[in-house]
Amino acid sequence: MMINIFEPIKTEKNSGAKERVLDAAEMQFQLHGYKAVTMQEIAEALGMRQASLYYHVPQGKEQLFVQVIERRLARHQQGLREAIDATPAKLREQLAAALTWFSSQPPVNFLVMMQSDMPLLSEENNAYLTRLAYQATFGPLRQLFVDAQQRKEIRKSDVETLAGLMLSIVDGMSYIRTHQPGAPPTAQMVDTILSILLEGLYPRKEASAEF
Amino acid sequence: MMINIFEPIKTEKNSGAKERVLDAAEMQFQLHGYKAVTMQEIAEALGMRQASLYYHVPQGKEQLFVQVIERRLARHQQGLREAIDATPAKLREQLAAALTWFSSQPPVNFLVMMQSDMPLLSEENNAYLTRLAYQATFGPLRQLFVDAQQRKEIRKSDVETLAGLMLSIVDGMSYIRTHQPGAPPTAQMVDTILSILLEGLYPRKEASAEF
DNA sequence: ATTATCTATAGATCTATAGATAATGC
DNA sequence: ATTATCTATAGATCTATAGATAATGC
Repeated sequence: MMINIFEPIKTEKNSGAKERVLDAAEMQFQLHGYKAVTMQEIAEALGMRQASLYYHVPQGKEQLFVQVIERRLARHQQGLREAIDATPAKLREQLAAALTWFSSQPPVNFLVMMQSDMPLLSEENNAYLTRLAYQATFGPLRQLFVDAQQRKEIRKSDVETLAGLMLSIVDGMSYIRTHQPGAPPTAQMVDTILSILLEGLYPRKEASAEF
Repeated sequence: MMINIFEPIKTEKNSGAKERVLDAAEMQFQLHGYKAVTMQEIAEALGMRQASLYYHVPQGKEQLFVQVIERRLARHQQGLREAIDATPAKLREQLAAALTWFSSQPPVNFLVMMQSDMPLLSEENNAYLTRLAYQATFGPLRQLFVDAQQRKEIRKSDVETLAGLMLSIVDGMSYIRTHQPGAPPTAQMVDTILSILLEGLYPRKEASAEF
């Protein structure tokens, strides 16, 4: 009997069921953090019983969290790269592209994840996800500053501090976006922030007299 | 019989026992967040049994957290005011004083607190602590920018965005301070960040040729 | 009598497993 | 036979309360 190797086997792997589980879990983890979310709540969001979740994630809650974060970080790595690649090699436009990308996604909540969630995982998972997070977010941002400095577009500065500053800003923007109804639209906020970061808060020399 | 009203009554109120409980709780909550910390762990840090904690905090864990945060925010409100009052009315020096103050204290972890811890509290406590947090941290920073703008020291900008940006930076600095062993000393980091924030990342006009 | 602890435990909640049940596809 | 659910429950953990015990100060 011939096996049609081009016909994908209909298993959970590609039926989308696992994706739906990850989606629901991601939403809950993002809203309330790893510890506060129960398997019960994730199951409820999926319209199934708590025990049924274990059919999709036999390794349990911690591994579910790891998979959610893996997927999210992979999205960020790719999304960031694409956003940056589609932009001319000018720091301001690249940073705008990066911030706009982050704003288009569910909040990373980098600080919450690193400080509240990760310490509850096994040493291995913690180290693994920390490395992934660095690779997917901090690394690419850092590189933008390295390149800009090489192009002499910016003055000499500590690129690690700058990349960290950007991630703080990403977190802060997410917070404002979800908690302040009257906040300015994303594009305007990105513009304001980059203008400050690049040109500074002080009045520009070429503008009207200072005092 | 005469009662000596000048002799303070030796109750828990001033024996320091309550303060020691709050100290231990503050440390644990700061390290692991509200939900992840158990009364057991706080008691252990104090060398007592879990149930004994309830003698000092009859209202339970949530109220203990509220008192910890109340105390911490009161410290920040006063510390910030004193730091700012002791500084000439120049934005850069005032911001440096504020950042230095925050760096001298255990991390606020503003974002973690607002996003992970607060939603687990009652609606009342959440609203109450949110208001306190605004009053103690966001408000004073915002005012610095309002004043600087009035003095025409900085160009026209959204003071809410700026205050939020500062708090993001405070959180980010705390993170680096606790997780990156090789980070530059606080004073240098404050200087770097304020230099960027105020003068911008682009090379200054009066410096050497740009390209 | 007051203050500060203790032991014991009820009651709630959460993760994870065992094993039954039903539907679908060969 | 495989896939995907279900019910039931064991075992762990956590908050909070009841009531005993011990030390201190009047």
